[in-house]
Amino acid sequence: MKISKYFYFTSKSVSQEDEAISYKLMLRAGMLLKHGAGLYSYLPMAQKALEKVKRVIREELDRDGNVELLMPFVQPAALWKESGRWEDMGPEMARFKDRKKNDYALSPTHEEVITDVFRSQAKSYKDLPISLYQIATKFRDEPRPRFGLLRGREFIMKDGYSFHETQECLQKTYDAYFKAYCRIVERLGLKYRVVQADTGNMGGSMSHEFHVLAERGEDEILFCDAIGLAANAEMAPLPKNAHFTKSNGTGGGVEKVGTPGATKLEDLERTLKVSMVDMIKSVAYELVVPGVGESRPVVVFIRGDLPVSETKLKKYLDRGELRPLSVDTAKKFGLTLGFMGPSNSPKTGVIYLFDHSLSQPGKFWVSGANETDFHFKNFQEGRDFQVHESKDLALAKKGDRCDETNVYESARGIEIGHIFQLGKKYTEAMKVSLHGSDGKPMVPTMGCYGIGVSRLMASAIEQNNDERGMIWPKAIAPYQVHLICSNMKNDAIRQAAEAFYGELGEMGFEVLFDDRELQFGAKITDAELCGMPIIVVIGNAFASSGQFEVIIRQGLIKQQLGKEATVSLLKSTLL
RNA sequence: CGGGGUGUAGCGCAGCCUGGUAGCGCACUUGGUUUGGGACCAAGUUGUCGCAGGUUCAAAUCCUGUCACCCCGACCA
Repeated sequence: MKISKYFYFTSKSVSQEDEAISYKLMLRAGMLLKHGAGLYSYLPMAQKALEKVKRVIREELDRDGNVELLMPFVQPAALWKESGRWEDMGPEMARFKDRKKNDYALSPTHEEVITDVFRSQAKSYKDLPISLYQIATKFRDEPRPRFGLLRGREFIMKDGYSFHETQECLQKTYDAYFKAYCRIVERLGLKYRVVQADTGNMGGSMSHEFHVLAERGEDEILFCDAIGLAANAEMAPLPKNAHFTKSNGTGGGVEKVGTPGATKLEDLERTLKVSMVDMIKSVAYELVVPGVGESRPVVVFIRGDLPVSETKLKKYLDRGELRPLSVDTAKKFGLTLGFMGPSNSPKTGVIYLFDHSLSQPGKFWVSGANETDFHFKNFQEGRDFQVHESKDLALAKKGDRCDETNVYESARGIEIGHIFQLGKKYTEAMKVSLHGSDGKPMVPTMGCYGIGVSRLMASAIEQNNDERGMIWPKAIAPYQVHLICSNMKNDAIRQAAEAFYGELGEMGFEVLFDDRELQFGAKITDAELCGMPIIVVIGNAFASSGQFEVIIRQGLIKQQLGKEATVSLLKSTLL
């Protein structure tokens, strides 16, 4: 491609508002245009890279016998009502009515549609297993889109779905997908980690997330290589005794103390001279279940200094959304905000949960007395309150114990892939029924598998860049070679560059040829910004000694080579 | 959803406090000189100052409303 005929506009400066490196670089390199929050045009250079990402994905999936199809972006609400998710999905699913006042959604995901596709075609257990996938646009009305392509509202995703007769068969496909995702990320040359994950509102049991490691990634990953455990920080399991601490030893009987206005733990720390480690914190939420009128308070009791993982908490609650507890609801259920604590006479209708950290018989705590302006001292588990079935509810952090002898380490990542075993959530809800081998009806079990295509492209840049610009992995670089003619007005140089451009094309290389009448400085700056794996300059060195200047973008390693040597370097590096 | 901020040329911004006919840099067009790390000279082009209403002789500027976008938060009851 000759740049003089391309649609390619770089800029020196972009707004400093957004922080993601990948986003700024793509804007400067003229790859992306933002039209609104989380809505982008992929300009030609970005489109080339996207197509290459898709190609890698297709090759690895097709190899395993996964079959590609394409489903609609606009989906009838009827399907979502069948699965029950029309109510469950919340405002991130964009909904609208057509001219006949029927409800539709812009697809955030395709479980319902694929299930409809499957049940309309497959008739018998003999049609199993089958694994279908598509590469398509999704829309999720994120509460806060940011970081360019890393969290857009409209984005490109590869989503795959598989159907099976047995759990064993599902496991096989799941394992194959696991390996395929590893191959895909490895082909892109990216550093990554696979972690145990939450299934969220997708339903199902087993789930893994694939994270591309990046310093500014949105997700925190906790891992321990010694025991082979890695998890999203929200989910990272903590052993029961992870947060046990010695009692502060004051001892004695329970004592009720006046603590006027001390609704915050910091107040108590000051007035009672007690560490948060020795306090019981009550974190209160309101559980709102769609379709059910009244919400219920949820109260979590946990050691004072520990944060609650809402992700873990949600796992213990059937369904619904968590919100901060409103004053009105607290009053209605008789909860004394700011002075709550475990009690042997719980309020009716309130869901109480205890974190493992409180399951320490004998330890003396400071706790709310369930009476405004009063707390208990020397409050003892087993004597003054009972912990019924403590749960793992604390948000784990770096340095927390992950078993008896090891502790978690931490890394940051960008979630680019997620695989789930869904089970029969959708096939049952949507009444999928096949003829089984015994002649009776059978309901298949499902898996689902996603990779963010546009996010993966941005992640590659997020992980690979330097002060000069982006550095494309060769598997997805928009072009393999960036050829610069340093001076278009010098006939010898220009002719040599044009000839070499033609020859490289015939050899099958994808070449971006900078044939603009610009100064050398502008051209080399653009080339470094756009980050193709190899930059070839035909200029002064050619004029004086017939040599090409070859620059490996990774590390900016420069060397002067004759034409033959240049070609063989390109072949050995790129093919 | 709560708090904060910003909307002025294609891009980045100043002007607003203290109302008086719209400015800077980059980019772009034309001509000339340049040609190895974002050149220089000269002459140009580009705006319903987010939108609506109000105050005023007069509004980018003051007031009200509204929309869009951005940032922080939505674990410590």
